[in-house]
Amino acid sequence: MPSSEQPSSKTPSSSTSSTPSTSPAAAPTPGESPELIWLRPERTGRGPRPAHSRTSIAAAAIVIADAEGLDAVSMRRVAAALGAGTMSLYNYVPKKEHLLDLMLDAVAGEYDYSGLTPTGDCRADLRRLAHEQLAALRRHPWVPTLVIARPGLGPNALRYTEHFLAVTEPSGLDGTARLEALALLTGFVCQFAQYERTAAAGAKWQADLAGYLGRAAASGEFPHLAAAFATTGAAADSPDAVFDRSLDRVITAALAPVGTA
Amino acid sequence: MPSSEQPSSKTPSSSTSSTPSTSPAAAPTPGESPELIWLRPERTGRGPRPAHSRTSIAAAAIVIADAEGLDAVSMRRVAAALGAGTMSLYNYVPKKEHLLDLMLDAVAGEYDYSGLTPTGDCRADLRRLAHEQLAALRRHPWVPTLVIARPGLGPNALRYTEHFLAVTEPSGLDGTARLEALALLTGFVCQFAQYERTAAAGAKWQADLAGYLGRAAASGEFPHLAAAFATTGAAADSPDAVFDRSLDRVITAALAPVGTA
DNA sequence: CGTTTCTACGTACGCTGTACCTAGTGAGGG
DNA sequence: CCCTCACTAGGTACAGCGTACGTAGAAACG
Repeated sequence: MPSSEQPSSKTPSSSTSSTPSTSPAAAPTPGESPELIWLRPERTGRGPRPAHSRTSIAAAAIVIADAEGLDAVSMRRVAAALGAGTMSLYNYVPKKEHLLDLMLDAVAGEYDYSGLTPTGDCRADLRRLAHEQLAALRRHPWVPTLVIARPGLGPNALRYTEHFLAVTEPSGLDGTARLEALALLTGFVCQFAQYERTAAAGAKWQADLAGYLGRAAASGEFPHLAAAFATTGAAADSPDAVFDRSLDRVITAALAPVGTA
Repeated sequence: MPSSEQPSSKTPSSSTSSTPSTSPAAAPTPGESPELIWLRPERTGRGPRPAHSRTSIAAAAIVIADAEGLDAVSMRRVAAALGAGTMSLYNYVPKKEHLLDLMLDAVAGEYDYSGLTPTGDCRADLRRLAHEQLAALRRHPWVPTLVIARPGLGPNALRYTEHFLAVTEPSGLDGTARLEALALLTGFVCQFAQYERTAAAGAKWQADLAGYLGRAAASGEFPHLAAAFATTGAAADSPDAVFDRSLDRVITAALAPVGTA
């Protein structure tokens, strides 16, 4: 909802793999039209062939979001990018929310699990997975905002979940604990990416904040905060160092056996 | 951005304390108009007395957001709720984003630290703080969506930070590590609240999702996921149990000494 | 060869944030 | 004292949003 977008780098590996045939959807619409777009069949087979696809629509929307931020993603903009009339989009996507779902799942489809499949070392696998995830979020800085609002779980997200469960199998935790671990870890990565994003957003904002915090610290009302800033101010670790440090902690927390605190 | 709002319980302890005098803002506008609303003085002293205040505006907006969701918070709605003209709001708030900032900080002002001040037991203090936070987020389900988009740091958020730093002082961690711990913990609580919210959102959605996951599991494409659901399906722990369980892990991770993984 | 069902898309409505402009008010300086 | 000028309140207007609805035409099925 807020603006303050930086252009961000173009998506280099925008493969957006979609597995068109094997996705677990495609039931013939049970009762009414389902709320989840993944339960709506993409094609029913009758009439003229559609000129576009969910995948291409999501890709177009992602290009816009990467370049100009989420606010720039409007039905009109996406339709125009596809060379289609605005209302034609509604033949593919019942509501804009569903377009956002498609975008999120397309990003989830960018992961390449081939480089990080088996090894028995749970921690190392998770570390690599988290780094892959962080890279994706850096490519698409609008994802954290969206993913916290909509749990999603499209076919590509399912594949991600499956991979996570496979990787954490040697941990000895049961399914529930491992799903909670997944939530913990992806939440952390999203949060970190978001932090990075706002940190890099604008020099003005940054300067204003620094001034504000400085004045707050100087007011004497916040002694601990002042102390913390006194020790921090000079250092300013590299983002990746901070990420790795916290990531290790989060992995530890996520993999801790249930009884342990 | 998405709809799917449940009414949620009305805010019972909507004190919205604001500390009107001692806030660390009120510098006479350095160069241009600052991006942070906390750096803009609320009153300059000249002209007629304003009919409203930032606090009352934020309170009105919060009532709307609690009752009808974030989407219902429009400048027109808030102004109408205050009995003011729409454009009059812009005398108090330069942009809508800043109204959202005010709302967030007002929620941060609901915490009552009197019941949870000193004890040397870091873990217990953090546990209580997290529970207080979760309660606030349950009262105001729109907060997580907002807080991930805007780091905020208004005067009440500063007070919260100060309290957190005070509570974690006996941990022996330095300021940086404790601020990272803060981010980790509040991120977790927000994420959990958000999860709870979408879980409670709609039976239809829930049913659709269950059906979808069931079909996914049955497809044989996701063996680990199927296994996880087989073990989980029956149990379904109480939300608070899940929260406490994960909370303990997160606290452990947050307080782990730096070198440790 | 209908008939039926889909696709494409223009128009229109109610809503949004907010730029700009007009009045009026009340404290401060002369 | 009054004048002045910074401030407040609020109306009007505009571009843009999501999307309901309706029309026109094309492709597949019986």
